[in-house]
Amino acid sequence: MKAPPADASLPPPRATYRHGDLRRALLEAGVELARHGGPDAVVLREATRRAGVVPNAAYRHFASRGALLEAVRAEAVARMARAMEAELAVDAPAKGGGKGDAVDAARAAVRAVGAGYLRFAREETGLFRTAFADLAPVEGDADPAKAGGSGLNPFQLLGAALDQLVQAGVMPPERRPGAEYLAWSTVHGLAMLTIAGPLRGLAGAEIEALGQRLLEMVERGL
Amino acid sequence: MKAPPADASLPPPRATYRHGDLRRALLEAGVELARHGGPDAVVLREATRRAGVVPNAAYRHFASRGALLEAVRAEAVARMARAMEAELAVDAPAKGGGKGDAVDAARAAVRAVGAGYLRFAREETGLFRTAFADLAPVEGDADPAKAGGSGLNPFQLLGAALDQLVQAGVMPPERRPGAEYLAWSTVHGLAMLTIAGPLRGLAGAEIEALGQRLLEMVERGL
DNA sequence: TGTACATCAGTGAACGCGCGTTCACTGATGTAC
DNA sequence: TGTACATCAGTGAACGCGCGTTCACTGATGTAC
Repeated sequence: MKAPPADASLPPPRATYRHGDLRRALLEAGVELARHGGPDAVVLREATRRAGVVPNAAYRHFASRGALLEAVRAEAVARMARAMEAELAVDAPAKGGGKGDAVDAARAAVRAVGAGYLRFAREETGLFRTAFADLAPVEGDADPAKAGGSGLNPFQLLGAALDQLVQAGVMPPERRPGAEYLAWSTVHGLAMLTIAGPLRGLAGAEIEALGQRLLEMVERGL
Repeated sequence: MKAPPADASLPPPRATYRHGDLRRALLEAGVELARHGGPDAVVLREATRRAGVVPNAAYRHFASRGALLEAVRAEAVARMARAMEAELAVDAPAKGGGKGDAVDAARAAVRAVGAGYLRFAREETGLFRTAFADLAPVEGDADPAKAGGSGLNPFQLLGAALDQLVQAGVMPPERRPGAEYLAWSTVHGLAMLTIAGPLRGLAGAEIEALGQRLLEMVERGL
């Protein structure tokens, strides 16, 4: 006769004793928490609540709250990579062609990578912040920067775009080493300032425009 | 006969009933907490403990924990401004002179501002993070970006340096609007990535070099 | 095909913790006369 | 110069909260015979 409190936002009570896919459910709940509140919002008890399970059940699947957060972080990085790949697919489709094509394509790729990054930061602020949560290392954190669909993480996607720039002859090879750090810094900074800094109030269009100018500056500066 | 627990790290018991300068003591304790643990480490009870006072005594001076954090944040911004001013004083001393001097001085000022920012982020990571803590607005937060000794906040210091660049004829005036956003983004990004991102492991010298390249890129790109 | 049993996912209850905050108080200070 | 009194900074005790985590358990599953 005992029923859980009538909270419509909670999942319907399970019919089965076993959950079936609790690990995944906890991870998804954690991601949802991170989306709306950043890394600090990834609260183990809340994740179990959303999964319709008793708090300590989480320990069958994660060694600690930190392990859950780390899993969420990896997922956030993967989603960021996917957002960048999506931007690449639209703005810089891989098409064979002549020399000019290669140059244009390389430029487009660099821009797309940056634009995807900025878009993800703007649209998925909580996950973006979570991706950069500096957490105490957890046992067995094998892949510190999980990959997207292509198998490349965000940093590697940027590196690949810069490689294209060199191969297309746009960027002198001697300037290539370390270039991803400069490019990343630039875009990351704009992302942070629009999220938490003095640019918070700006409209999407203004940020878009600022992003374009920034990417131009990077191209010229590199 | 009752004595506080013998914890050497705590202040000696007061001889007077009144503290004398509790507000300042709490603020300083808060700053110290922020220095070592960032904004989340600014815990009201811990601040009162360090001030040698009972927890609720804090409410004579701050309306809430949030108000204390806001005060700490303002202090962090002020210290950042001071760090930048110090860098300016060393690297870009104001000296009257000819045209060439003005150009050199303007360039040096921009670099000094950026370098000071990076140095503060590296040496005072906790305060740097606190300065950018996005907190819910607190009652009566008049000055969102407190100034350093010169009366200018970090953003204004950067703006002033860019103005010099225009006045010296290095930067075309039509490029000036919005330039601080681009410059700031760039430097802020490097700072963040060296603190919490993939560049965390780099040695001070490498970061220094990267910072130099970055500032060159900005100069060229602007 | 049927039964005994090992496995282990999820339960129920409880823990200690530190936090922010509220209440009624007490003691020292400084001002008005 | 001396005394009454208002002010208010700091005390003492307590609150409810939600958290992460541990323990001994129970119920369903699937495998071995």
